[in-house]
Amino acid sequence: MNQVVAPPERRKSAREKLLDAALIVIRQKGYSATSVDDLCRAAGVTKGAFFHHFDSKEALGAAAADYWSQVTGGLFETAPYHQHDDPLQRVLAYIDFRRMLIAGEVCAFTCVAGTMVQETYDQHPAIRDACRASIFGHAEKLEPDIEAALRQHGIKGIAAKSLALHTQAVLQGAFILAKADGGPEIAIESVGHLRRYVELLFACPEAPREREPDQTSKGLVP
Amino acid sequence: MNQVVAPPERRKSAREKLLDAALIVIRQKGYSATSVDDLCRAAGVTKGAFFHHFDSKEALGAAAADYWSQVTGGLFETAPYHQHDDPLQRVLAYIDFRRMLIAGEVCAFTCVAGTMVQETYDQHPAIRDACRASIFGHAEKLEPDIEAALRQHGIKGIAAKSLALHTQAVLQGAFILAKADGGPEIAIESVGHLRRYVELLFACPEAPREREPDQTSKGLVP
DNA sequence: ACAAACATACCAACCGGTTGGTATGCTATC
DNA sequence: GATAGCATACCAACCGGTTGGTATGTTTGT
Repeated sequence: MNQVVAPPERRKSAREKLLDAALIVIRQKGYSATSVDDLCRAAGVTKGAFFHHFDSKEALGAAAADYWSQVTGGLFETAPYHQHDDPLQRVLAYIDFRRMLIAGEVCAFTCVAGTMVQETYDQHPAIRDACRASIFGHAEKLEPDIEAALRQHGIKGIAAKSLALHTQAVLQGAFILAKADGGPEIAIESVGHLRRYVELLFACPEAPREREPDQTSKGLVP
Repeated sequence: MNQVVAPPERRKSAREKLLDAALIVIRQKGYSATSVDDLCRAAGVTKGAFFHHFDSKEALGAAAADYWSQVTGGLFETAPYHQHDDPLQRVLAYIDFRRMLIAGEVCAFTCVAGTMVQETYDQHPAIRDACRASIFGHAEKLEPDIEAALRQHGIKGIAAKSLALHTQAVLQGAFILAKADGGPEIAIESVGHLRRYVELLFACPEAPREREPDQTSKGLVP
């Protein structure tokens, strides 16, 4: 037995170091402004290693979005908001959990997928698809709880999927306001409005039906 | 009087052509991926003209955000939603107006300021500030109507500014989902949720006070 | 005549990507 | 169980093209 502690705690591969670095650097600088050299420097690997593991910068972008899904997926699976017995309480606790995560430096709580898809939706379909999968996939995990809450309260005319995606829209928009404002306060308030919306939706008696938008009749803007 | 029709309809200056081009190209490709040559090509001017009017690419970015404020400001000033007598109806009609504007190709209805600030908030303070002014300035124009509606309905515990910014968060987030999804449908639905929130907020009897977030007590995630 | 508004030509630095090469380990064969 | 054969992981140097930016004209309006 000359191999002492062979594989049990081997050091990270260049691929994993690059993906970890990508989540940090891309959140700070965006996808386009992040060069391959930036990533290699942050990961402590060479460019040769980069192109050994990824066919192109675009491929790394898509892989980073998948990796982001994986990392955040683990975080939310083990999060405490699942513990509630009542489905509505689980939904509200999810929103509170998201609100609690918004703190400190902006680049620490924003979403890699939302950041990347904004820049790449028209130029890099592979990245856009991976970002879509990350955001929409996360939303889908909320659907069962929302669905159960809607049924339990007898609320008609609202789709669970639609409300789940709306929570993600509010979060993504809150991140943009936080970036513009240079701090998390506004974003936290916006998530507070989202919570109040869900509370009101389930508290108010009259079922809020779908309706046509007001056009203010005359003088349509071109 | 030898000047016949001197200035009334003179052709656009290179500066204006560049700003018009910037609004289009930056919405498609993002700020970082848009090169100075891209902008010059789209505007039909040379690089010499570019650097005659702008000290740097960053300066154009900031100017483009200001120009965006100006263009959209004109659109919303003359929009028909101001015609309602009731302040709450004006707010709801604004939301309907925004929802109506979300149609067709994604790059045609998204927000230049939201797109740019996402990429530049940490690298180009001048652009971030201009984008902040654009988004927050637009939100401020809603405050009087929201303020009047809140007072008229006797609603306490909600700041007009906070609700105004929340509408912008929903819109910005809706744009991101539209980019990820490749179409406007999800975004339109999300703005529908925003409308329902405002309706419920003003329709429900009990005043929705501020409250502390649920922590689900045990097992805080690091 | 004079300045502002543009065009042409050009540059050094940087970009994503490729090259030829090495170190290391797994595995099949004898 | 030694070793040939091969795949994986990684590296330093390099490549052609593009980048933001500049230096130097030329045109245009007054």
